[in-house]
Amino acid sequence: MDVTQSAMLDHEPTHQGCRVVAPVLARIGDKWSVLVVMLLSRQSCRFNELKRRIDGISQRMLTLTLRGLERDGLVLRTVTPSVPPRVDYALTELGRSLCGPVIALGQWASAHVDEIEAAQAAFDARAEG
Amino acid sequence: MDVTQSAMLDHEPTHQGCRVVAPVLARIGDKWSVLVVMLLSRQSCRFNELKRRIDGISQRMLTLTLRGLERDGLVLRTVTPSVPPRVDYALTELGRSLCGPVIALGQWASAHVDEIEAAQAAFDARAEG
DNA sequence: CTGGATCCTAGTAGATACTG
DNA sequence: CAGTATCTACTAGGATCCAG
Repeated sequence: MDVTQSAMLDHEPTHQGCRVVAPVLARIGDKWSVLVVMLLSRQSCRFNELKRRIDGISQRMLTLTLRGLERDGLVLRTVTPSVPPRVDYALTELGRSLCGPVIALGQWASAHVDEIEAAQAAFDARAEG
Repeated sequence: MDVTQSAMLDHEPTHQGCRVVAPVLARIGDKWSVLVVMLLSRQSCRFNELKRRIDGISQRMLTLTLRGLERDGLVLRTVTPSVPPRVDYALTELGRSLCGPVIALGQWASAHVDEIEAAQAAFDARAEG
């Protein structure tokens, strides 16, 4: 464990290092942001292209998600004033740098999804009885 | 990039690898779960001990957060039937394994919080004009 | 001490319809 | 095509009271 990591652990959770995680998780932890980021990590995309690829997202939520990511500097929005209008979304450098940690979390999720579902089933079974 | 990582990227986001991330992020991405997990990563804790340490959490939300984590097999709840009753919460092995990825994300957040805030300020400034 | 039960509020998601 | 506007329904979260 390097010094940065130990710095993350050596504190009360009310301290800065931990507090700063919450807003980040609030951003990428919502229902759609990760999907958008992972999609854009492969290639930039137009609005409706994203909408088609993200199954079940509403137009409104895609707009809000993209605005949030754009505001945080993770996504770049490029408008081409043509007819019909064309808007491309791409990850910024900052957005790409987020992919690493997110992928790590994805790997963890993939690796343990069975354990988690088993634990849920066991918990629910206990709750029944 | 190793093969596992490329496996995470080489798919449409509607596919399994990406879909499985969402529920995990929904769990740890809520307002309190990460704080609880990070706290318990250092030492097991009693209910009110957690409540005191996590500034601003309500009794209700701590209960719900712990139940959720317990259901997912991340936290172990141990009841000591004494008077007064004593309940200890500790991370399971699964819970501890989650700390690594979460810490990685925390490091990313710490490293880029300034960039993010600058991007937000810039975005909000543009929105004004 | 450890919560369960209840009530209340504000925010947020989703569907739908409309616009440049 | 790429959104905005609006309306409704749901849920998260806090406050409070109660119980083992």
